[in-house]
Amino acid sequence: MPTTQQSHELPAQYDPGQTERAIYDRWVAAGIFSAEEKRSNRNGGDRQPFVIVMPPPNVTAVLHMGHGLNNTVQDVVIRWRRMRGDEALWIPGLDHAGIATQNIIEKQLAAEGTARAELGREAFVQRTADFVERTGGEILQQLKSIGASCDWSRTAYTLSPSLSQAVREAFVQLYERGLIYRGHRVIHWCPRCLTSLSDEEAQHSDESGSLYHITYALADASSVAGLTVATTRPETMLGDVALAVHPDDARYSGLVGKFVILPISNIEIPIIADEYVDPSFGTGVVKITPAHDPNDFEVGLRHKLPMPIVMTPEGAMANGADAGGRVPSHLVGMDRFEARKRIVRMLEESGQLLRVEPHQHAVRHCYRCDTVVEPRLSDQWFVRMQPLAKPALEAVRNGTIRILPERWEAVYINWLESIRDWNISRQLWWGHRVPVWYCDPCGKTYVSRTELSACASCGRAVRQDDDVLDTWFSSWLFPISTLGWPDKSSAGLAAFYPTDDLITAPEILFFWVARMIMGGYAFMDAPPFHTVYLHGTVRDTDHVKMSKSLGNGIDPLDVVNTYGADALRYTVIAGMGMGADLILDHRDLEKSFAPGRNFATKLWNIGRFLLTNVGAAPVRSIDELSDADLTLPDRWILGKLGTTISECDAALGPARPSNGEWRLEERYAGLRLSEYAESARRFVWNDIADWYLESTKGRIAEGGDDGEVARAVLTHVFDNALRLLHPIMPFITETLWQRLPSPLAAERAEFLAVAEWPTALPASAGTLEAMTLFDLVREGVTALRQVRSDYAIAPGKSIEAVIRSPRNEDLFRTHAPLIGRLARAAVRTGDADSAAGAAHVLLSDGSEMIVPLGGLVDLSRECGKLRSELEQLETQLQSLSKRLRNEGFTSRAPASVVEAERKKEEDWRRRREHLAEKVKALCGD
RNA sequence: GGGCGAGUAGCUCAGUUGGUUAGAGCGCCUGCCUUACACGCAGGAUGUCGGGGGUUCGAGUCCCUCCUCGCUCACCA
Repeated sequence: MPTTQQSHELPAQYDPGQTERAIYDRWVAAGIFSAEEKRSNRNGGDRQPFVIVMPPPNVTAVLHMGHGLNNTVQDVVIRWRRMRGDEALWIPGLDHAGIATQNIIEKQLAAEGTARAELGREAFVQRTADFVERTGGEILQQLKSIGASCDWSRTAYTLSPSLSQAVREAFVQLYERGLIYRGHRVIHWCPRCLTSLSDEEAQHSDESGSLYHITYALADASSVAGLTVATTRPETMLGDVALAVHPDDARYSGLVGKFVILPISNIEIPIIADEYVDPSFGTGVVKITPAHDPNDFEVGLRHKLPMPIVMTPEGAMANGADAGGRVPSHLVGMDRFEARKRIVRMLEESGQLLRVEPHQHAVRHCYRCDTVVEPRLSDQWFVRMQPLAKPALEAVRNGTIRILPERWEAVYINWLESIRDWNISRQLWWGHRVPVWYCDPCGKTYVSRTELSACASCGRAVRQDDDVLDTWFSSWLFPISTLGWPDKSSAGLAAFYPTDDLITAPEILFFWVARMIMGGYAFMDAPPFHTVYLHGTVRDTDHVKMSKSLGNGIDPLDVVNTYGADALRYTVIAGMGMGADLILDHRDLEKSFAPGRNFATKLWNIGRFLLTNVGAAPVRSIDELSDADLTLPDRWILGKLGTTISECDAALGPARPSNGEWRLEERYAGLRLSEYAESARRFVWNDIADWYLESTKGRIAEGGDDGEVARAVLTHVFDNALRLLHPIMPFITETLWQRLPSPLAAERAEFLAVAEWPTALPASAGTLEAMTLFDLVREGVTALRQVRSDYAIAPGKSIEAVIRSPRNEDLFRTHAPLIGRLARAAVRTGDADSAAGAAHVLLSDGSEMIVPLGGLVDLSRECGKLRSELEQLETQLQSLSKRLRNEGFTSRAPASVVEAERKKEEDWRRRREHLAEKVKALCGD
């Protein structure tokens, strides 16, 4: 019965802005997002830990839609596990993002007419830290506003003292194990950022350039006029120290050991033989520029060639180390691309430019500023990767770690198999300083956990390495450093390491994910997580990746403010298939987020119906109701609830491997969040709202015992629906759940966020039957509605209908009032003499018509089809069973085949039972 | 160039080991302000499942081939 309590009235319109903030604060105040070490069953507690470490957003800027997606996915998973009773821990964090952040501040300084050199290192770092403090704070607020249920007491920052200590410890340990070394070689150099880059940070993109064919004249008079080489980078020729040919190349065998004259520089360089040269490509002659090309560097090493550097760090031509006077004065100081043009012109004039042809090739660019990277000889620190990669490779191969979607596992394995050493030193100011000190006078090098000031052998002052570490050198420790490493006996590591899921975008699979796995094994002898879930990228309707700089971005806060966090979350989860990109229209937020907004409104209105019609008075517990109390719609919706719970559970999947390693049958199951969202949505909208709720209106209005049953069942199924939806739409579900007239109000959890996840009860035969029968009722209603629509019967006009059904006369007679209500018709059941179904509709003006009712009433045909299907299945099953009983088959066929056949048999049996059940319910035999 | 993936309704995508009539959301058409909801309700239309070939009683699903996109890696100057 409707309640008189005004406190339970809901406003007609859901206003997320008014409710979300307040609910979030209450959750935090209640401490439900905080995980405790002592509750973990690895640490004496009674709960299974479930841990997610957040990919720490870069502090360069506030969050964009990609972060919205990433953090929503993580929050859905962590809230699901929290409701399942796990000790759920989601560790939030921020990444100092070395090179990216430094770029931002440099741009600011440039706009102010100054530069970092003028500011000095200390002031620059301070200024950057101030910037980071502001942005970082804003990012954390944004995460809260989308509902992220992180344990904020553990918020980590890669440049914090404790994480910095972990970084230093990792460096020293690897150095002591011989896995970090100082190398002199050609690395990728960004002439704009003025730092070296790792292979991953120098990203290929295809460009159309030119291939210049240049003739080098022989130094001595010879039968051959000269040798022709092809290059895409003529400016580097000033650093040439040799021409190389393949040792077996008959064309040039007589020339090896002779000299050519390097054009422009006019110096003699030798012709050498090296297997590196591919005689079938081009002219089979390669110019060797050891200081500006990694391959040429290797050749240079083999042949003990000089390695002249002909460019400044900024990419201007110059006579650097070993260059002598190779670069003529009129080229010195000229930018590399300008010099390229100039040199080409000079060669043209001297007749040494044979020809120029267009050339498609991949050019590496700096991943932060997109400047063309220049290979450059320099001293850097490297991590020896092969030993680290070995266990990381094995982990994915043997199923200790799975990567979803599955196809990324091959990409991961492919990359690790051919991994090269990792350049970790950066010539930047923003980051962890390399923990190495040099004593210049006595030439000693110290790698140290603690700050050093004096040389241990001579006592004089030492200087620390100027470089900082690659920002990913701190990120790769994140799962361990946030839990207490290097203190291996910390409570955090004991309770929560290894963690469970790592949820991120594929872009950082190599940068971060693979290295974390290596780091986990290197420092903890254990994988950091068992599941890597790679979700798609947020793109606009033209499939262009959203970004602020392209102007096609969406600010998640705009969405939260306009439509609510739940609308954002639902839209994102529902629209994202496994590993598929999420397409949103930045020009039309209304259209993009309508699915979530509309569904939230639907939930709200169901809530309003409940609170006004069911009221606030306690309802009977579902357990108190006996089978006899329940009407057909009751049993139907309870059955639907059961299948929905099962569907949601199946879509979410196993949370962890059942036995340490993923078994094949569970390995790629679960985390199908869009399927989970769709199941829950269908239940709420298409089952509860469209049918069940409508069916209860009359009963509730009438009151009495049956009214009480309807109140109880409706409340029960909606309560469960809110539980299922809470991980996706935490705010609105919490708001509504708090006001539900639950039977267990006194005993239940204070918050839906920590309420129990629903359990699917096994469907009884009665439930199954109810579901089939109610489907018939629904079909009857649909058929009558169709009549109304097809014959354009005005909505106000009532019609009379007679439903004839040979088999289910009782069913339709019993539910005639309900069918009538839902179809706005006066319904009675007719004579059972006709096998063909029909609605005999009488219009109020006296005319009448007989309308066939499609598949519903033509039971003979329907049953015939079902029976023949059943028969066929029966035959197939018999032959299959016979085959399986045949020893000749079971002993000779491969075990896997036999097993597959057994499984098939089981499936078919189940299908047969299902079908038989249906035939029985429908056809009555 | 190596490796991988995708092509299903106008759009974005589901479709589990081959098996009833290929689904959903959005969009579209028609009629409705029906006492929770027009951010809604009811009804409706729409697919050579990229092309071709094959295996099978049966193919969107398996095999071959071609076409078109995408991802990822890469030292062919």
